[in-house]
Order: sequence, then C-alpha cells, then structure tokens
Amino acid sequence: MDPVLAKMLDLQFFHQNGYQRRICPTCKDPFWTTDMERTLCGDSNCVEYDFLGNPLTKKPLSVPEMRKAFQKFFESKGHKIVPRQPVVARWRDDIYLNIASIANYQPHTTSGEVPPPGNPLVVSQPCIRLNDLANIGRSGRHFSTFEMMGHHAFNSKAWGEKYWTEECVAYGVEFLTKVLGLDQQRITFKEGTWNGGGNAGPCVEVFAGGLEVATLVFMCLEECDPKTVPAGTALYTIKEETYKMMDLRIIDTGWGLERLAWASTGTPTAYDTVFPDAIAHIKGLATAQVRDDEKAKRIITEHARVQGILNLDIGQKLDGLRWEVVKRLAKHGIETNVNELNDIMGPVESLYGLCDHLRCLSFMVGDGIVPSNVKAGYLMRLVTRRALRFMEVLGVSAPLGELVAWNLERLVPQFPEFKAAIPRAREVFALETERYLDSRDKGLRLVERTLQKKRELSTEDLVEMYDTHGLAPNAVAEAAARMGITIAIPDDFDMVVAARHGKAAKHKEKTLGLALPETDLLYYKEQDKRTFQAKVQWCEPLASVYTGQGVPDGMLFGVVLDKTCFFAETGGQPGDRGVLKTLDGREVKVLNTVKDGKHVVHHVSERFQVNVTIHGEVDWALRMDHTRSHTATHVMNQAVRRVLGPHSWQAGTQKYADCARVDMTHWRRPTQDELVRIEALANQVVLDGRKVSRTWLKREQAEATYGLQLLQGGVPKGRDVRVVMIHGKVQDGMEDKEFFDVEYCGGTHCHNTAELGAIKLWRTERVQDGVERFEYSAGLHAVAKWQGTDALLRQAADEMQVAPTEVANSAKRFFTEWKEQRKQLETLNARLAELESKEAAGNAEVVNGVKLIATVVPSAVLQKTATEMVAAGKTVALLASTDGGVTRFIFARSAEITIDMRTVKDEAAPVYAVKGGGKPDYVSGVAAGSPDVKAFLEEAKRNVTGKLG
RNA sequence: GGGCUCGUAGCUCAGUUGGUAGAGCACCCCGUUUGCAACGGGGUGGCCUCGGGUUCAAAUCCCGACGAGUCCA
Repeated sequence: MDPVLAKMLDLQFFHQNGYQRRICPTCKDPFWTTDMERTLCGDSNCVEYDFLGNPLTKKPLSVPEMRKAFQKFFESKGHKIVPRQPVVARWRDDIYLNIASIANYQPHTTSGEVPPPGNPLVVSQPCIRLNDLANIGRSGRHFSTFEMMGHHAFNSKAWGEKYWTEECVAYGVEFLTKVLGLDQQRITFKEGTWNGGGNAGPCVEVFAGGLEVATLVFMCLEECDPKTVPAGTALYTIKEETYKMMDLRIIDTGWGLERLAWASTGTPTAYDTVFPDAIAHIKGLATAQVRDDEKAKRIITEHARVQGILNLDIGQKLDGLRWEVVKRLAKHGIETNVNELNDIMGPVESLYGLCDHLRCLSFMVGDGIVPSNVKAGYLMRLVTRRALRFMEVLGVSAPLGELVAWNLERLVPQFPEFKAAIPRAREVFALETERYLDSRDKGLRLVERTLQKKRELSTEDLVEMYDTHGLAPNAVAEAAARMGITIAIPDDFDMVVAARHGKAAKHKEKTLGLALPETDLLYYKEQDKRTFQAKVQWCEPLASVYTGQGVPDGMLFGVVLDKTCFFAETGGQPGDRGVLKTLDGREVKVLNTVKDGKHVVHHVSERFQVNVTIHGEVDWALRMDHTRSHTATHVMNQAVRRVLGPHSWQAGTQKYADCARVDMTHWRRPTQDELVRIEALANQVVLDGRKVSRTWLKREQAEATYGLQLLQGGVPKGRDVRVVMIHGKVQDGMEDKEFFDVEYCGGTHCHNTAELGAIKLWRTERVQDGVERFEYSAGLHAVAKWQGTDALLRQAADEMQVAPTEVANSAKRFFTEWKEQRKQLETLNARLAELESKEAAGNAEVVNGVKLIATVVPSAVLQKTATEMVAAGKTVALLASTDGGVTRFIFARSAEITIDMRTVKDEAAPVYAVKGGGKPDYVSGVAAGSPDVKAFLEEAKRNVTGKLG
C-alpha cells in the first residue's frame, strides 16, 4: 500500500486501546488485535468460524432487530436515519442493480455537487450482487440479496467536518462491544484498500469469530486521467486505475446486516438465521428428502464451519470441493464420503438457494423490475430460472408466483411498499414459469433430435445450444444421459462462449474541448423567444455528418455563440433549425443544433468571422412540432404507467417533428383493450387542458419531494435540475396525487396540454422482450395519421366495392372463397392432368417396351401431368406448354428407366436456347428459341428414341 | 446496446448442391375388436409469416418488415 494511505490506518485509537499490529502468516496482510495470543488475521479464508453454536453477542437478534439496533446506535451518535433506495439503480447509468449503500450517493454527492440527505447519515440498503451465484446456498454466508448497513459522513469545506478515521473505528468497536456485547478480543481489523464507482481509499475490514462483518472505507481518492492532471499532483494506483486525492473525505462503511444477525445466533449457516420461516415453509412443500437426522445435522453444521475457510471458485469442480470437505470433516471426527455428502448437502443447498432467490425476486419485483432479455430484467430472468431449477430439484410444485407472494407478505411489515407488488408477482412469475418450461422443453427436444442424427455433440454444438437456445451444458448432458449417451463438457466451455462475444467498448463522451464561457441558453429563460442577437465566439470546420445531403466534407462549420435561442439536441429531442443573419444581410441556414459540453454548436455551411454580431431566427413551425412531440411523450409515458402499472418504466424515447416514440417496460404485450385505454387517457389529459410547468430546483429538494419517478427520462447532471410537471389532481384508483406527471427534463414543452390538440397512438412494437415501444403523433400530425388510416380503409373499400363498414366482413368472405376456389381449381387440374395423360398414353409410341409420350398440355397442369404419366411406369414424358407467351417444358421418366433427362435437355439447348435443370429423372425449364414447339418436342423424342435403342 | 437462432398442416417438426411440399400426433370416415385401450384402411387439413430481389425455376439464396427465442455487457 502507498505509505500515505497506510499512514491513515495507523490510528491513535488502536494504540490507546491496547491493539497490536501483526502480519497474518497465511494471507500476509497486516491486522490489528487486542488478543495477544492471536497470530491469524481472522479472515474466513485464514481461520475457521468459532461462533457456530457459540454466538458472539449477549443475545440473539433477528434481522429486523439487528437493523433497528444499528440505526438507533448511530442515530444516538448524531446520524440521520434515511430511507433505503430501490434495488434497481435507476439513478445510475453504469450499474443496473444497487450493490452498496454508498452507491446511493454516487456520483453526485461523492463528487461534492449535491448535499447528502443527512450528514452524517445511517441507512440500511438492500443490495443485489449476482457475481457469486455459485456460492449461494452452498457457502453458508453468501447471499444474492443482502442489506448493507452504512453510516456515512461527508467531510468537506462546504458541508463541514463531521468525523474521520478515529471516530469511525471507535464507533464500530463501541457498537460491537457495548450494544451487541462482543468480547473485544474476538474482533480484528485487517488493513486494505477499496475502490468502486470511481472512488477509492484505504480501509479496514472488521472480523469477528472468523467472519467479516464490516468494511470501513476512508474514501479520499477519485479516478483521474494521469494525462490531464496538473503536474506535481500525487497519483495513486489501485487495481490498475489511477486516482488522485479529492476535496471530499467520505466515511463509507458497509456492515453486513445478515452476517451480524448470524453472529448473534450462531446457527449452522447464515441462512438459518435470515430466513427460518421460508426454510420451514419450503421444506413442508418439498417432496425431495431433506435429511434432518442427527448425523445430517452434525454434517451440515461442520460442513458450514469448514466450508467458510475454503475458497469456492465458480470454475471449481463440485466433486473436488466435496472431497476437500470430506477430508476436513474427518479431522473433526465425522466419517463420511463424497456420495453421502452429496446426498445430504444437495437438497439442503437447493433449499437454501431457493430461499435466497425468493428473497432476491421479492425485492426485484417489489421494486418494479420487469423480466426481460436485456439489462436488469435479464438478471431477474436469470434468478427466476435458477429458482425454478431449485424447485425442480426439491420437488416443490407450488407456483413460483405463490412462493414469492408468500415471501413478500412476510416482508411487508419491514417494507410496506411491497404490498402493491403481491398480485403483480403472481402474474409475472406465472408467465415467466411458462416461458421457462416452454424454452426448456423446446431445448430438450432439440437435444434429442440432434443426438438421433449424430449420436454425439461437439463443443461447437454445446456452445450453440447454450448461446442460441439457452441450454446449459449440464442440462444437455443430463438429457443425453437419459438417451444413454455420455457427453463430455469441455473445461474451457465458459471461455469458448466468452470468445464468441466481443468486448464491450467503454464509451467516453467526446467533446471539442472549447475554452469558452458557457453558452447562455435563452430557451430556458424565455422558451417562446424565436429571434435574438448574439456574438460569434468560435467558428471552425467540422467533419461533415451530412454527406449525401448536399454538405460535403470541409463545408460544414460549427458556430458557437455567446447566447442562443436554438434548442440543442438532448434527451431525444432533435436540435432546432433556422437561420443566422449577419448585419450586412448575409443569411445562412442552420442545419442542426447540438450540445458540446457546456456549449451549443450550430451546424452551418458557411464560415462566420469571430466576434461579429449575428441575428438568429428559429424555424418556429419545426420547434413547435418538436415541443408538442415532447409534451405528448410525457403524457403518453404517464398514461401507460396509469394503465399498465407503476412498474412500467421508460426505457428510451425519440421525438420527431411528425411523431414520437417512448419505450416502456412491461412483462407482456399490452392488449388491444389496454392500448385503447392508454390512448383515451392521453386524450383526456389533453382535453383537461392541464398546466405544464418547468421549474429549476435543487436536486436534493426535487428528489425529497417527488422521489425517483423524476428519473423516468434519465439521469441529469449537476445539482440544479429542471423539473417538468403536468398539473392537475388525479384520482384513478391507483394513487392519489396532486399532479399527473413529474419528470426531470431539459426539453421544450407546451404551456398547457390543450396545445397538443390530440394524441394518436398508431403503433406498438416489441423492441425487446419486456420492452414495448409506443409510437404516436400529436396535433395536426395526429389528425394526419387518422386521415391516413381512413384513406387506407377507403381505398380497401373501393377495391372491394363495398362500404368501409363492410370491409372486414368482405375481406373475410373473399379470403374464404378464394381458398375454396383454389381448392376446386386444384381438383379440376388434377382431373385434367389425369385425362391428358390417359389420352396421350393411348397414342404413345412404344420403343423397346417404353412408352414415349411427346405432347403439348396447358401450363397449369404441366407438372401434374408429367407426374401422372411417369407414375404409371415404363414411361418417358416429354411435355411442353405454350400459353403465357413462353415455351415451358418438363422431361420426366419413370424410375426404372436409366436415361439422364438432363442430357436430353442439354442436347436440345444449343438449338432451342434452353434454360433449365433438375434431377436425372426430372428436368424443367424454358425453350426461349423455339418458335415451333412441335419441332422442339420431335427433336427431344428423336434423341430419347436413340438412347432407348 | 451488441451477437446468434427460428417462423412449413390444429400441435411437434423433416424438407439434401434451388428442381414433383412431407412425417408423427390430433381430427373425420370405414372396418375389426369391444368394458376401455388398441389395431387396419382411407380422408380432411398448407398465402411454406409478409414484401421486394436473384433465377428458366425459391419453402430453400440475398435484402427489408413483422413475430418469437436466446446469450453477453
């Protein structure tokens, strides 16, 4: 560790309270302890648990009790208790799920911009981490979902000095020893560094009884680009990233709520402490035997004890691991073998895993995630499918939706907001279960089919089955085993899959890096102002993005003004167009307007001199179209949420002049009835003539008032945020609010929804599983859409010569009749072909016992007649048709004749310009150069006669 | 956001280098047996998702649309 950072961990607290600094011989890390006998650091990798059956605390505490004890203690130390955030990290664009309590305050508070909701504060934040899935249910301490209890202090000039390292560690020790009653000798502090979310700092990990219970991070570094920092800045490298000291110093602590509760009970695994009710409930539903005899109990307990110390890697083979455990159990005086261990631990691990996943899914569905094949929804599907597999192993036949609902009901006392999610959970998981079963059955059929053909599977096949059809290799191997075929899963399977997928590029915002004062955005001050005077600050050529649209490279210029009324493209709203005029009368078109950092760049095709005064004029008709599209988007977003439910969340938008679209999450396609209701509600809002306001607020104030629904449209930067609200009290049974919609938004908007005139929802599309795209138009463009569909209907009605109201009926009748008549035609053609072939057969020449037929038939029955003729046996059919203006032919023969009809065709080709081909017994084509079809057939007949003779 | 795969009878799917659209199940009829199940024979059922293109010829190849599945970040 860097000496500067290391020094921060050399605490007076340790020296004054009898701690000694030692180096752990196993992991080589330095640690602090008051136990003079202790040599090992206390990490679960280095020592075995010593608290199982021997709790660390005075009395056992449940999860809610432990949470309360923690919050009350830090409240007594001046911390404000703040509410949790959802498990889906909607305020972050770099992670999908909330992974730490500090994540709630990144990036805007950790950057110093936005004050925290309390300083210092304490929060118990539910987090979801899916990177250790293989350990969940197995290690005894890993959870997919856990609560990270954090006490955070943000020290800065602006926000004041709260407390730093000394107090932080002192609080921790006081909480553990005074509140929970731990013996100080059982606590150790291991030194380390921590990084994440763009920040880093030295830290101490707190261990007790062989269990890591907390990490106390002294966050004082921020990520930086070493090329751009001023010379002489001290740089620190942590895990290959470069950091520099920041102005803020943040106390970032993470206490494992579940682990502390576990330490207080000393049950065999943390799962027994965290979800005893769920374990009992699932056990009651399972048909698989979960052993709970005395030996099994001892094995489970000892297994948990030794498992803690073993490193479980995802890639590690389970058998090897089991064997390690068997050896370790032997040292503890328990005789067993891998088979027995598998029999006992297999069902137990599935039981624990299922309970964990039920909790995870409860939080996911409760906080509004919708299963999907992208983003957070994909992670939800992943966990759902794992839960379903655990249920299969355990023989639990109750619907997954019921289990999650059961779990949610038990969480409601702690998380009342989950109550509304219970009926949704039943529906969502019923649908997901169906999808899972469908996809699995389909996959297994594929495995069977493939194996019937090949009897083996290559690595390529396995990868294909996983990547394309979602079939895990072990599921494939199981299916193959049932067919008596053994499939070897290659060790490098994961790597082969990974190699198939390219690396995702880290996108970084590119800017021109102009050293100019910020552009004054007049459209935020006076949105209705369409003309203005300004000074040119900068004008340089840009690489043209308009090639093919009349602006060649080198002829596109970017103009930055000191102020502008031109709206710059952001948040899915296109940039303004218009003109820039100089005082001497030159007039230049603005093709587009974009943002570049804090500057607005106008795209023009002529150069302007810097410092000249120009007069700008915005294309107002276009601006108003964009404005209506934008306000209509807010109306539609909220209309969708009111009809489909509050879980439905915006996943992207784009506004155009004549239409706009919004992508919303939902677990299934909306029904026609729902679409009708959405469109009707949107138009009701238009009809209501609701006020639309645009207000600048401080971020913390806006979020305290309106919450996370503000983030529908994305995550704005900075502390000053613009809030767009559609006013008017709404009572729709779902919720009772003083307003219809409220969002962060930087776009232009109508003053009143009545200005929209009307909204026409004219199309929906499933852009991803779980994401529905709604396309609509506002104002006269909505009218145009209605007129468009009206015209189509009229056109269809005219074609059918019926009234528009009769179009559906007539179309149905026409289609039915068309099918019937087509069938009749086929029957007649078959009859005709039969007659043709009989007649021709009667007149056929016989050469060496082979009937040789050469005749002209209607093209409609050409093929059928040929088939008919050769089916009779010992026949060569040389048929042609001349209707339709082309000479088509088929040369076919019965199976027992050996002539290759392709050569007959080829030999006629030079004379008659024959094009065609086929198989030895059947060729077809056209004879383009045949004015006389009879001569053509005669020629072919002579040829065949020769070959028969 | 990126990648891969699939749309053929009511269902599950074949369909070879482009060359006569198929099987099993289901359904209907006849027969045998009869407590049911079953068995034998025959039959009904296809805008090969849609729109372009290439070709003498497209279910098949190419492009696009629509619909569905799946993996990765």
